[in-house]
Amino acid sequence: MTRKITMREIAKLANVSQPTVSRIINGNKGVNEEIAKRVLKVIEEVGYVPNKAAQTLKRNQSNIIGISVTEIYNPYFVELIDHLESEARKKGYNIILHNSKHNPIIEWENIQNFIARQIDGFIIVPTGEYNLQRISELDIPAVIITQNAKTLDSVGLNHLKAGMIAAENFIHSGHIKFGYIGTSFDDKFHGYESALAENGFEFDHKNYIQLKETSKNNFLIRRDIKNYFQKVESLDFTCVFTENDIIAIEFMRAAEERNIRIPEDISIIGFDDTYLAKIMGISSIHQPIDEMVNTTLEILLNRIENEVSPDKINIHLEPTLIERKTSMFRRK
Amino acid sequence: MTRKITMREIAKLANVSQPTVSRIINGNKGVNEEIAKRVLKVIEEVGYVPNKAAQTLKRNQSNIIGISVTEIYNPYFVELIDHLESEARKKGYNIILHNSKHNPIIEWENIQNFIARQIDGFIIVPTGEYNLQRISELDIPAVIITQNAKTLDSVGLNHLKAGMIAAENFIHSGHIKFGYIGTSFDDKFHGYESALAENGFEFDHKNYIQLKETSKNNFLIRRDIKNYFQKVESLDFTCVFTENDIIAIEFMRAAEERNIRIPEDISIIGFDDTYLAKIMGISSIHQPIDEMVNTTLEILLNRIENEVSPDKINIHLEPTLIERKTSMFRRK
DNA sequence: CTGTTAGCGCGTTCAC
DNA sequence: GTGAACGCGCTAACAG
Repeated sequence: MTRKITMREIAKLANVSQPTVSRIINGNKGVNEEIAKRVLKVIEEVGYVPNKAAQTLKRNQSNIIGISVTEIYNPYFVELIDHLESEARKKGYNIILHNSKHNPIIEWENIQNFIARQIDGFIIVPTGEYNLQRISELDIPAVIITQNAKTLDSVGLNHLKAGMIAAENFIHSGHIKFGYIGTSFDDKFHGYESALAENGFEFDHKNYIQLKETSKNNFLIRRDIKNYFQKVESLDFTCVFTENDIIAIEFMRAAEERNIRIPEDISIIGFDDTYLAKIMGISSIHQPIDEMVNTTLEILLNRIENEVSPDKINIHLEPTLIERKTSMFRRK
Repeated sequence: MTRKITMREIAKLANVSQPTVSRIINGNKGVNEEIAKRVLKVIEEVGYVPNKAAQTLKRNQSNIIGISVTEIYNPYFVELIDHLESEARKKGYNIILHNSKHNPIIEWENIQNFIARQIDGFIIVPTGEYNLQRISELDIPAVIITQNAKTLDSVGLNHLKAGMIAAENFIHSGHIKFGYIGTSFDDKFHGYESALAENGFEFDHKNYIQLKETSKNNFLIRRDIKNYFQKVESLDFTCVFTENDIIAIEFMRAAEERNIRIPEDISIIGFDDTYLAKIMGISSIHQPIDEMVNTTLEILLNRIENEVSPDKINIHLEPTLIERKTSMFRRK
């Protein structure tokens, strides 16, 4: 492995000093055009590429953004990552991606590694509350994405509203018995429940299909749903809102095996509006990914590049319902 | 933003010299235990993390591996990335992920950036032949994954065999008219075609549904399939092998709209055995991802860490068929 | 407009 | 066993 070429060697080849090469590369004005051309030619010829580790050390700035997500098997996060990488790249930043696997300990390791790598800031889909306090004490720009938190900058969705939209859609379609599938009693569920209440319906908790794990593993989801089916014998709801699209699909599959027709017997609304929902024709609550990504990066880069007010920024984006086949059925 | 703490400051706080701190952190023997404890305590207290940019500069080694993939909307690549990140992490390496979006120009930019970031080596799902020559002249360890190339180390699949397996399965199920859906006439197709020929069947090229784009965009796939349906009026095959699982799903969806029953009217075998295939009950050719990732990393790390023979290593892994509902139908 | 000098944070001699 | 001195490749301050 031959050693990598340095700026000093470029300088020697072009008969100039090394700082002159630096000035040319960084587009600093006040360099003789002839010399600049000569140097750029040499750079081109030998395929020289500046060492960003050295730049990082010197500039005290890496142009790297860390991203930690809780999983990547949910296509929603894939889309998020893809947009983040594209947008960050446009603004001159690279991404270091880490997966916390829903584990706060790994999450903290990820953050330590971000710091070691001199990232300029990071974006995180948190595993929970566990590390938020430590993060806010870190003195490094950080933005939470997909969720909200008061002690940190965050760009999330109005999850309460999302639940309400689902509930209202079901009500308008004439449903009177409602189901829910998820892992926790979060805002999405509370919005669902409260919108039902406001319209004079009570959510019956026996119609909450409680999952043990989140979408990490389809088989666990399916198993939990099947267990529920066996336990209750017959379902006491005609519509169901699910915590994400993967769960919606698994419910569809399980229902199919029981000869339950979708949407005639049971209507479904999923969450995230991933391409899974598009492929399968599942109605789903859409999160505005573009807006979420752009807003998040804007906040982060502002924190990085400017002195900004210390007040935390918390953005709640608006969900919308994308109607597809699984909820296109009107009960009389 | 308070400045980051350095080794020198740790040294001062612990009343030792900076090199001593360095020795302790790097586990170099020959340091007084008392002092080591004292220093580690200080490190712990102030939350000091060594600056990897400086380490990279000094050691001429970053412990970063670059990964460039052509897309991430195919879950197969997501799985690949996830495994690569996990395994690399276990061995002390971080990942910088780039998406070439099937564009050789972006691919080359990605590689330039890898070099600038001082990656120790990189792994690439190439966009095609375009950059392979330049990569092999690069003097940086690189391994191609999912495909094979003679001029570079590579870990791919025996795609010929994959096509043959699909063909043989269809033949054994009594099919005599065969379809294929894909973007190109690659080894997978050639294996399919040749296995048919060996068994006395000829692949009729009008049964090749040619797609313009690859799985980047489901809508384009669906559009191409629908166009084909309109063009031919009725399908002249009873089984079809698809270039990947996404295409298989889109075919299923399009078939459904035409009231074509799967697998009674048409059997399907997909490719990649992603969770999409699992969810949808689609038979699919499985690629051994674990083995692929482990082998790739092993080769790459060997190139990075040892002096190894300059002979290129080309591994062809064996595909296997995972049978699910879409091919579980025997024609008489 | 260009070159000389210094130093970012770390690891590695080499004396002591 | 420990510290002083140096340099990795680069940018920035200052001279000329």
